[in-house]
Amino acid sequence: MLKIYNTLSKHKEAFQPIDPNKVGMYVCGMTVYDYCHMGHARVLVMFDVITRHLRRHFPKVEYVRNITDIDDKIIKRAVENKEDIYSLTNRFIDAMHEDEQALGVLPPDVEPRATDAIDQMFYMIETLIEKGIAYQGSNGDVYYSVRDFEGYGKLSGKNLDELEAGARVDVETDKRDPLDFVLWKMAKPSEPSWSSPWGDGRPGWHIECSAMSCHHLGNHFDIHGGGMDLTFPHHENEIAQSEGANGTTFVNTWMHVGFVNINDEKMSKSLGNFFTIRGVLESYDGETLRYFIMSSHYRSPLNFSDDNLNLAKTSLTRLYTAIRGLSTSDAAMDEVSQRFDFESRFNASLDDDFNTPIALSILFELAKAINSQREKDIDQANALAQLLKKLGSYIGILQTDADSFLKQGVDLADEDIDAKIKQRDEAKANKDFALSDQIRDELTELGIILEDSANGTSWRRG
RNA sequence: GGCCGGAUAGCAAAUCGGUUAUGCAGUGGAUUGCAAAUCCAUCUAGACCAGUUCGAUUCUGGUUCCGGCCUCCA
Repeated sequence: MLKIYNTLSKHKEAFQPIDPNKVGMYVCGMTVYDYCHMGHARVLVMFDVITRHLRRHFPKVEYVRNITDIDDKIIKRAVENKEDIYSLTNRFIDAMHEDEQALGVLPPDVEPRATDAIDQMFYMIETLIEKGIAYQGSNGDVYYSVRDFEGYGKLSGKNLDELEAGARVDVETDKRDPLDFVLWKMAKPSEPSWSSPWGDGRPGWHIECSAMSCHHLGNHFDIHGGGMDLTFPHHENEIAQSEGANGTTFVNTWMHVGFVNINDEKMSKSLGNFFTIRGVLESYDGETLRYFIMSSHYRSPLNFSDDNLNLAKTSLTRLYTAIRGLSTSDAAMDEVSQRFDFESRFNASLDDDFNTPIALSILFELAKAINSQREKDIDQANALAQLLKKLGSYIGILQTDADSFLKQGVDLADEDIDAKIKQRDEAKANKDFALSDQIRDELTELGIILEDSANGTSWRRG
């Protein structure tokens, strides 16, 4: 039974989709004015793991992840770059897709853009005004009236009066209540705008996600996710908008992914302590990044450091080493999977609120079993290796050829390395161990590690 | 100030009211010409103080420290 922690109830709950045959999931995606950083990577990877697991449970999963391609930061950045907004956003959307691919993240089923959903936003804003929960200020901006939505604060555990006490005074706006938020914002002369019943302008951030999620998944759907920092105010406001307009429950399960930290502080644009995905990819491969992200539970903080990235790389090396050289024939795999409980325990760990650290620990137990069987029963070792690969596929790792993973990033050409190994073999045959050790040391210097076995010598990167 | 989280061995990271987490590193052994890889064994835990309990790292209360949200943020 799949259990998911729900931010709304603050408990793990048995997950039951509204329609037993179909799960609808919406995740807040990127605002595309810059390259994605490691925090984005965590959301991309974890919801990819979640989607892969949901797909094994339910016949159909509709995964929607939006793109915010219009907002203040985008406008500002376009002006700074003297670049057209669409050229800017398209550039960063392409970059995001490249990053996503490097991390082994499968594309969502639908990736709606805010600028394609303006009509749906009009409709929702209009409904809210009709219902008296939204109003137009004298400056033309349309606001949501938080006092007119009874459940405001139920997701984030905040209370309007307490928020009010600490609220900043926003002098420029025309809000009835300082906590009211903007649904439609009047455009300044040179800014991009859409004509609307309330004047030329652009949508507020929160309304986009309400409009896009309800449009694609209906007014009431199963899972809504995002980074933890979106809980308040973004997701709180989405609930207010969607439930206010539609008069029905918006989302059953709210999921929030924890932060990526640097020295125990949140990585963020505002703090300026962020690392872009593509920057990190210069030093570590995408699978290592993905492993690193999965090595802690999705709701815990994840500390970003070279030490931890190197640990991830070493861990993956161990798993690939176990698979290496074994055939991928799946003949006996099912039988082996029945006989051992690796697969059922692996699935159970993911069923328990997507506990990837436990799932990974089971892969290590499996690797140990493979290594132990290698000399004793090669057929069983093959079958177990196949099982390891299969379990890896469930979370998007171990799908590349073991040899290529273990040899990647070495400067010397394969032929040159093979020639050196041959030289060393000859020296060994002549019992010239001084020479053979010297050759091995030379290769070690170049980041190449030799491994002798009964079947000859193989190598991997250090 | 209000509202949330967290504190696990050298490092990373889970589970769990009583039994080996797991990985890296360390130590001893097997294997190897020597290594590497692998296997076997093994050392390091549960911030602090009370309480509940036959028994708590796990439950409850308090203390200390750290982090997050309350403004844009994944």
